[in-house]
Amino acid sequence: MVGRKSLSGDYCPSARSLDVIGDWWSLLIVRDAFDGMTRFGEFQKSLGIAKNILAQRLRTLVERGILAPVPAANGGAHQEYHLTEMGRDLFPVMVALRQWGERYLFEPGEPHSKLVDRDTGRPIRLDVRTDDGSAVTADRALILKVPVADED
Amino acid sequence: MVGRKSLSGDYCPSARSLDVIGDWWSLLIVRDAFDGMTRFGEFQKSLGIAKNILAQRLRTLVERGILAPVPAANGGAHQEYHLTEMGRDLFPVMVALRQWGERYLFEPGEPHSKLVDRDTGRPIRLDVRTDDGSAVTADRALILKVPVADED
DNA sequence: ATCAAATGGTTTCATTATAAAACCGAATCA
DNA sequence: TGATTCGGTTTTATAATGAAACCATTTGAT
Repeated sequence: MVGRKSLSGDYCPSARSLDVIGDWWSLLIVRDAFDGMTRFGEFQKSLGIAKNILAQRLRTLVERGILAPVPAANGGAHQEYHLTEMGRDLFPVMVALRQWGERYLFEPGEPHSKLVDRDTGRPIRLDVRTDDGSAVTADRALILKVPVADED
Repeated sequence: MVGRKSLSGDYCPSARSLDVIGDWWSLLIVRDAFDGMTRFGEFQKSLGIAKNILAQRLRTLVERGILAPVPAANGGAHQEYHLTEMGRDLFPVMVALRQWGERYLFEPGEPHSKLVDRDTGRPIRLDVRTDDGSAVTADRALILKVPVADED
């Protein structure tokens, strides 16, 4: 959408992800959706986004399978926007962004919203690990590029 | 930068994060930095970004403490851009984006780059958990809003 | 039933950001 | 010493965004 250069052909999954949700508004809309918002007006009020832009973003989020338009909730005639499974699976992305923001973008002692387990109340975090469970930092990671056939 | 409305006052850490790195190019530059790139020309070639835009983005990433300009590497007079600790701590965000992209943005069997532990070769993943180690899905999460003092 | 207001957009237009290209000084390279 | 690359900046064209006006359909109140 905003991207001039489409990264959809890139072999780096991060790049493809950013191609789909890397624009300014999409992840904010998704965040609000995780927060329970479903309606046009809710998003619009929450984000202060222009209505035409919101309409466009909702459209592309639906096109891309992250949101689904569901006919009604309470019998009303309006439409709602719900996260699909694909959309819900952005949860770790949101948590990662949250965790980074908590650490670097708040003054010590400055209040911020917190993410907890609904049942136990325990704080929710995320960690990068290998499949045997050991924690991994960035410097221990290595990206294996996909072997290039014969193009330059 | 791109954001008309600054989310820097928002009490949601995700929103503040997106305010800082939520624009189209910043995370792609960070991805390349994780990939070992340090020089203007490397980023420019890799991303196909216009040079003026790249210069601007590098400037704001430095301003915001995500990249640091380091004088030289091999004695040369040129400048390099290195991830700061703050920048390296975006690693989980990159992994989360990668993981989501792998699942939803590639055809079955389509090749993509892989992230592995440099030493053991084991694949790197990330999971959302509570502090007692139990995995958490989005539907089990609850956002505790910061108590509002008296403003509307 | 009726009128007013809210909802969920679309359209139009002004403003802003982006991209492309030209340009430029300093450093490398031959 | 001359040509080329590097790391940008400036200028200009184009594309995206934001604000406001507008509109059809619902919803709510009388």
